Amino acid sequence: MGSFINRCNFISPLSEQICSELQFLLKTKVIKKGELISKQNQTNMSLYYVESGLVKHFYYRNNRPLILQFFKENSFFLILDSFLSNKPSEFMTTAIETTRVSYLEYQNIEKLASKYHQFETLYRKIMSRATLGTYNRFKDIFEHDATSRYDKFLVKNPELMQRISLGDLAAYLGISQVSLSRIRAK
Amino acid sequence: MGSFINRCNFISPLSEQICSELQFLLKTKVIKKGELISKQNQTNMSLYYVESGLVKHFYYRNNRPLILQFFKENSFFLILDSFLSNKPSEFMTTAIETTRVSYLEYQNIEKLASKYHQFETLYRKIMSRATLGTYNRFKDIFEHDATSRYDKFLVKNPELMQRISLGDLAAYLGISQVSLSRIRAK
DNA sequence: AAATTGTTTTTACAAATGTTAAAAAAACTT
DNA sequence: AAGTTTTTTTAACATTTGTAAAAACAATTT
Repeated sequence: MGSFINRCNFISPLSEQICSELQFLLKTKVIKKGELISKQNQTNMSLYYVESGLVKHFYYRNNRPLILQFFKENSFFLILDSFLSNKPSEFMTTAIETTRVSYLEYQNIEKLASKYHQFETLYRKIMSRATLGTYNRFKDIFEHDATSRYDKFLVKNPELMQRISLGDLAAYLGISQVSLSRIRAK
Repeated sequence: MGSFINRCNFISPLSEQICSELQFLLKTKVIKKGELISKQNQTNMSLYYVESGLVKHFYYRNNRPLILQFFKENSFFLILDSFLSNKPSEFMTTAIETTRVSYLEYQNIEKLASKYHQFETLYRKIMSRATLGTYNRFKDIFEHDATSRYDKFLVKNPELMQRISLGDLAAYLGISQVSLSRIRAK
């Protein structure tokens, strides 16, 4: 069984029946390094799971890139603004490394959720996690200065440090690359 | 019929049957200016509606108050971190003005949601709105400097300017009160 | 190896924000 | 009204972050 389904089961148990139906509805896609998974102004309501690789969810503001979130292997992600409002997204998602994703399209999420109570519970939990993720991201930016944001990132994601460029890390921390370089110099 | 229910109907239509059952389950509370609606470390899973008044949702970090959000009359709010994780909240909620709230306790939300599909839809929409609110709050902090955050607040919430102290506004914008005073001086 | 391109660091200066303390203004109490 | 308390502004200085340009370093191509 694929790790999308394993991960689902870990979050909230699903019957054999649901698993096999889910397996049938899941699609897979490989995105080469540098290519887009989801474009700006695209209405994207799929639930993605990173089987392998690394993606960034980002946009531009005043010609500077700002990264909302990184998603590495074994993570769910979705284009939250589009998903919740059923509108085109302001953001884009691109592969930092060549990435394999499994994904479930919205109509199939709805289908499974209305058919199976267990799936609806899973769905709700995944949405809660996404919301709490946004909440934590907000708090991090709101209450800490750049230096402590950097220090925290280092402790929490040591393995990502080898996989992310400093430019991307600066765009995630919300500071200029020069400023990040200065912080590191200490 | 109370404005809690009117507001629900505006967001997503409810049958007469649901409305009267909801009416029956709703509770009301008056919180005097300065008093707490929800304490830190309290597990609070009610859905609140501000009938009249104004509240702030906030916490302290390094002895400085930080305000996550204001909620004025005709707004839903919930203690999102507690609600989604079923754990004690890091935050507290207090009345800036004497406030009347209607609220629906979690077990009753669940009850209505599992009994009525229309209510489940409403519930989902309210949660989506809360999540999008957090998203917008994050973006505001992430991409704009303090001056433009202040300018935007002014345009978007002119009537609140008369009701909120500068200290509270600074705590909302994430800057010191001195810094806010400087911004205003321009 | 040399040339090219991309990434990271350094330098120098400007702008924004924090901190502390004091002054001024406004709101509240007696 | 006078006194008291709270809120807001101002001043002076320190720290953080931004910007632009150059230098150093690393990776890639020819």
